[in-house]
Amino acid sequence: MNFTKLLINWYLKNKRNLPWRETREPYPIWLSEIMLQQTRVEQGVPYYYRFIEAFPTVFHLAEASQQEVLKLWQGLGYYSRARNLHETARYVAGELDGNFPEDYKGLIKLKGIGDYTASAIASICYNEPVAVVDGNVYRVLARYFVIDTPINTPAGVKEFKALASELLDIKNPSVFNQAMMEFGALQCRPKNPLCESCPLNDGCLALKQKKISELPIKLKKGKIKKRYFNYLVFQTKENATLLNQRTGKGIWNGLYEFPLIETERQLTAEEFLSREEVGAAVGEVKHVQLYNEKPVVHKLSHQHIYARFWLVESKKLPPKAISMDEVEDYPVPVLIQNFLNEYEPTDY
DNA sequence: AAGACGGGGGC
DNA sequence: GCCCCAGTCTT
Repeated sequence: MNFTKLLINWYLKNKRNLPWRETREPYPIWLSEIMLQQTRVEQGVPYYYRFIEAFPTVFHLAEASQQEVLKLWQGLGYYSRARNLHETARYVAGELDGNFPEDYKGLIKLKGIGDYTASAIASICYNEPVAVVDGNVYRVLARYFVIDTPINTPAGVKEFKALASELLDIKNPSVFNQAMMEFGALQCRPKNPLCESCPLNDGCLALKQKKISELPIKLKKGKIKKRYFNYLVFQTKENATLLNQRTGKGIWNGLYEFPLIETERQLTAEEFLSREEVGAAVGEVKHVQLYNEKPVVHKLSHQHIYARFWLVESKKLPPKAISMDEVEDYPVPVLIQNFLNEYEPTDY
């Protein structure tokens, strides 16, 4: 048997039961594919259930506010996905009568849908013969054929897409694509792949050449930055506080957080409190207290954030102040949510 | 072509 | 501590 035959046989016997595998409707498939971008299936599943329940159709999602969508997305990361999801839902509902484009060419024009997602939706929902190339596919192909072209270069992207397209079972692109990904996730895993029990081990060149652990090749990205965040947790005797929405291009765009003062290094309490910008920010206060002497280290893929929270007992807050109890309605970064989970407002 | 963009989990 | 995950968008 050839590669494709063996792969599909393996898939039909070993595939997981995943909620979005029970349908070929574009809305749930699209939703699941956006959620699974750079995200493990196990991490995405609970979010998928929550979204489908809150927004059963693309119209429900379109009618929601951005805050509702971001709140439901909270913790899943890469929040531009949620903003694009929402924008595309509004476009499909408003301009396309709720009908998604029915081919790769139309799908890839939508916000948040790139080559992978357009191929996935087109093949799964409409049986269009377009090959998906995700992290799993890179790994399976790089190993089976011993391809050492770095996968995160334009040349690599092109080469692997071409190879996947050649192998694609054009009679059954939906099953083939999902089989490639499932095989990469469960059998041809990044670490400790199950080569002994692998149905493709006969033809696997990397196994033959003992190069499994070296493939695929991926060029390293730049180093991580360190950042120092100081959050001002205002508190009045009426239990009001202040929250700001992040804007611009940086991390957590659209999410809310306490008023933030970022410094270029870790300051002592005296240094921090003597800064002009801090004085201007806290205004007329009774008391400022450092909540955590040891900064919380919040590690992201590309930066480490050292966060300290300053409790600011304030007499008066601007009109936009909200009740501490309302904070949970706002989408916040995990760093803030962790703080909220353990913080108990204290009496002075 | 290179960075930015989250958070969780494996080893 | 490093790598990876059903990638996309911006510069």
